[in-house]
Amino acid sequence: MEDVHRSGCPINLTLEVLGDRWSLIVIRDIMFGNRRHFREILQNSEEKIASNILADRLKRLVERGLLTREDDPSHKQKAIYSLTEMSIRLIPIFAEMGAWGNRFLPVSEELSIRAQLLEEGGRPLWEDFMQELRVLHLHVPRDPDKPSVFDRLRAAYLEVVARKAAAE
Amino acid sequence: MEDVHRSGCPINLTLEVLGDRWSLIVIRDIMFGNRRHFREILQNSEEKIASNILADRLKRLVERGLLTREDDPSHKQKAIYSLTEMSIRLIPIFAEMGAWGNRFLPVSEELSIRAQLLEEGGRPLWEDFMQELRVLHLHVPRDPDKPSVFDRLRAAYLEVVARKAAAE
DNA sequence: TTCAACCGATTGCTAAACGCAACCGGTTTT
DNA sequence: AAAACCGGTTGCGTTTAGCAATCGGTTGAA
Repeated sequence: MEDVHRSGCPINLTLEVLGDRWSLIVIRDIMFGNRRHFREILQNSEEKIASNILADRLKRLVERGLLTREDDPSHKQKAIYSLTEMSIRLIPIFAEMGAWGNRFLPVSEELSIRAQLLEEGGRPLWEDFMQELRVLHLHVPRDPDKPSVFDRLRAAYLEVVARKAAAE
Repeated sequence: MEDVHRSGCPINLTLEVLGDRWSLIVIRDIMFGNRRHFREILQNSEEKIASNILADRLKRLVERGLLTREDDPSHKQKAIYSLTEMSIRLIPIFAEMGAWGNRFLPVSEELSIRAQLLEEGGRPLWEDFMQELRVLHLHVPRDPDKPSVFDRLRAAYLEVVARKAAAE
């Protein structure tokens, strides 16, 4: 834990927490991929994160309040990682970063569809998604009338993958 | 220049460009501090960036299309760094990162006022500011009827500084 | 009961990036 | 002629990234 900061600027402080090449990747996979276990994050990693890096980031993110770690009651060795309110509120940053990357960088079609939906849905969709993440990660009761944003994003992704597979 | 990417995910690609502790700091100072010369960025740096790091980041950001570098006609040794459309469109990301840092991290009052204004102004203010940055950096003609967002942010900052100084 | 698969990491190692301080040759100002 | 300023560069020690192999304990199936 570092107690000294380079400056009190919000941008700088945010970079001191998230300014590296892996922290947001880990949170993204927990958030959008609903991966909750170490091995689950490790093996499904699109970017092939190394296990020591993953272990280090999970530890740091827990220390800094962006994740929590609990024992899985169904398996003595399993740990469950969950988002916190702090990390759930990264959704607008993810949405804007996704939109920016989508516009300016060589994204692949199947991985850009989620960013596109998040951008088009705008803040109302982000709020729905954040509320849904609170249900999944913070033990908040679910509103049964709300359709699942998580499922919508996932369905859109699978649709693109299936279409591309069919086209080959 | 790296031609191989870890994945085609927009978040990942954005992190490959901006995922370090200095790139966004440099852009922030050019953008919000209107610093256009090497020494100007270096000496006014709130976070005390080292000259070799600054040189490296400026070079990388120019290579990747986030900045341009021109000779200053008034001084044979001076270089002018300018934002591009690509970096101007980082404004929403800065705004969301600032808002998030403001909410969750130990920001200082005088450095947080800009983030607060950007958050409260929302997308219409961001659009105004982006248009203003195009005038300053991309040689786009100025609309004389628009009040300057840049000046508004700066005035708000100076007001807080002055109030804090008077209170001591 | 045995055994393979799985669990969250850890270790040992090399390479790359960070960060500090001193310095460079040229230009402009005084 | 001297001092200040210009955009960097160099040397060097420290920290972080990244890869591959491995660990001891747990679990589920045969």
